[in-house]
Amino acid sequence: MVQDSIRVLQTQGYKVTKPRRQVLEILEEAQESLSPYDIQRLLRRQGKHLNHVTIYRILDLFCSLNLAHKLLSTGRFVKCSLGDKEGCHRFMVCHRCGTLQEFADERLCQEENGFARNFDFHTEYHLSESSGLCSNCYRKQHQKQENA
Amino acid sequence: MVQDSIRVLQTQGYKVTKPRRQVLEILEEAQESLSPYDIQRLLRRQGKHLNHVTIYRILDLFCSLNLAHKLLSTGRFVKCSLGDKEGCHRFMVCHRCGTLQEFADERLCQEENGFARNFDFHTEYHLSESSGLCSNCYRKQHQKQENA
DNA sequence: AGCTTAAATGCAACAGTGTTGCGATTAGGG
DNA sequence: CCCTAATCGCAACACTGTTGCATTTAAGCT
Ligand SMILES: [Mn+2]
Ligand SMILES: [Mn+2]
Ligand SMILES: [Zn+2]
Ligand SMILES: [Zn+2]
Repeated sequence: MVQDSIRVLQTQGYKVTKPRRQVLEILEEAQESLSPYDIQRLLRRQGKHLNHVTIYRILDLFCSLNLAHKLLSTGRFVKCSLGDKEGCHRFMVCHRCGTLQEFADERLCQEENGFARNFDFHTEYHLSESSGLCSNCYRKQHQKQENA
Repeated sequence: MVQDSIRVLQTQGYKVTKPRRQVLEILEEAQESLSPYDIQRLLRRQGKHLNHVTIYRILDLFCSLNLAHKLLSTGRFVKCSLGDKEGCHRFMVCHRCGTLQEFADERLCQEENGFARNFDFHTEYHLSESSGLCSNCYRKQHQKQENA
């Protein structure tokens, strides 16, 4: 996974530096999305010290290469799980535990584009995040209500 | 339009204050979305001085009453144009002039929910903004390319 | 393995954004 | 015209994000 991203960096002519590796690894490990300062704190706990400016610049680069995404709803970052290809990447985010699923669906895009045409709007890309509960958190929530 | 919002404030037991009126009017006039500090600057040009803390608190209130929305992509605010009812409100934002259309579409929601169920995800609400060109800006862009 | 150098990082300083507590003001009911 | 809870303004602060420039480093080349 991290290897794939490293290969993208290389083939695009970017250096594979220690800070870039470290940010990749942190994003890979994380179950939830991370803010730039979250990343700095997590790395510091591992004895790795990165300047926040560096983290910002690395995240910018990763996003431009589609190795990571900046979530709209929170501004936090996640590692892309669909590869670095172009296209519309959508998210389902659990608002309880923060875990998320990335997916792409051509039909949804078609539908949205069709709707937009009615308004004479020329869509270039879709930004889409659904908020809700993952199966785990839904089950927990449900059990609580039964016991209450 | 502003009148409708004022009525919502009254029926919900909130005071109709001068700052709240002023923010409502600015949002109503604006063609594009506004940041809290944009609102402060615009009002100041009209000789109206609001503390930024006040503006933040007013925008929080308006959003909680569905009188305004905070755009995901920019964090800027727009007046809701579909009334204060619950439901999924989507946007088409022109990335050139900033104007936007708000809309709601039950079929899109159904489709997204159906997709989520396959992942055992329980959707509570959709966050959706399409980015592209409005008809005006599309025409301008097109003409430019012809002349070039 | 040691040079070389463009690319990347670190640092300092700063600007912008957003939050909290508390005292002063005000809308709106009696 | 009072009264008072709701709202606002102010001060102080924390967090987030940006820029310019000096220093370090990855990686290509001997
Ligand atoms: Mn992706
Ligand atoms: Mn709305
Ligand atoms: Zn969850
Ligand atoms: Zn436009």
